[in-house]
Amino acid sequence: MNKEEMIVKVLKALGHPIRFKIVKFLLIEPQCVCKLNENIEFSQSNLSQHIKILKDAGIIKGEKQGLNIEYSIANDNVKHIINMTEKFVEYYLNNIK
Amino acid sequence: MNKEEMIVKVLKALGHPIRFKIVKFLLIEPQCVCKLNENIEFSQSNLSQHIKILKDAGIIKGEKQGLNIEYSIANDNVKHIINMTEKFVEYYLNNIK
DNA sequence: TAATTATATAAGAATATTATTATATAATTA
DNA sequence: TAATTATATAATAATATTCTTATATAATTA
Repeated sequence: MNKEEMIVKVLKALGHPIRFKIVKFLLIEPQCVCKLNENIEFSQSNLSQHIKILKDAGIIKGEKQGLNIEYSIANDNVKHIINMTEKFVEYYLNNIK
Repeated sequence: MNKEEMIVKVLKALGHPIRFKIVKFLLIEPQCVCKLNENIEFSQSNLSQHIKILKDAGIIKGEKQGLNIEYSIANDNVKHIINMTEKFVEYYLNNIK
């Protein structure tokens, strides 16, 4: 997979409501799936599959801690991507009349 | 559609190889679909549909100029989103061994 | 005004993604 | 070691996206 394909993969991974929510929660603090499960209204299995997609895109990483796996954001650039997109949307909202 | 949904929509729109290519070309210079059609190996109809998705997400805008419609990037934040994602991927590539 | 050109749209087929259900695995605790 | 807990995976159904083909529209030119 070349660089452009990876970029597209990352954007695509972020472009889904559940996955975006997961990332937002992990930006606040690292947490285990069980905790995410309380916060996000979806089945454990479904959540797990979305986590896999985020992990494959390099967006999050997991560290086994006993029974749990603590997930966290892989690096700070993730936050910047989201901040920029937020900014874009804000600009957009301010410029439609 | 709330702000979070719009953010997801933007990321999703960018997370497709053809649409990403369109945006990359338009970042270089505004151009009409016919020009894009030369650059991107897809049917006119398919291209047109992807353009619609980008337009709906507020990423590009089109201005009719005679027979052509000249498309361009709606605002500079688009460039920043992509730059950040590029940076993210570069970081990722430098940190796998 | 007929023909041409650039682009959009509608309909449907092909394909991909997502969600669900059931089951598996791996670590922990009783 | 059996039971429990947290998470992953496989299979498949449900749904959404993408692409193709055909047709429509709108501006331009002959």
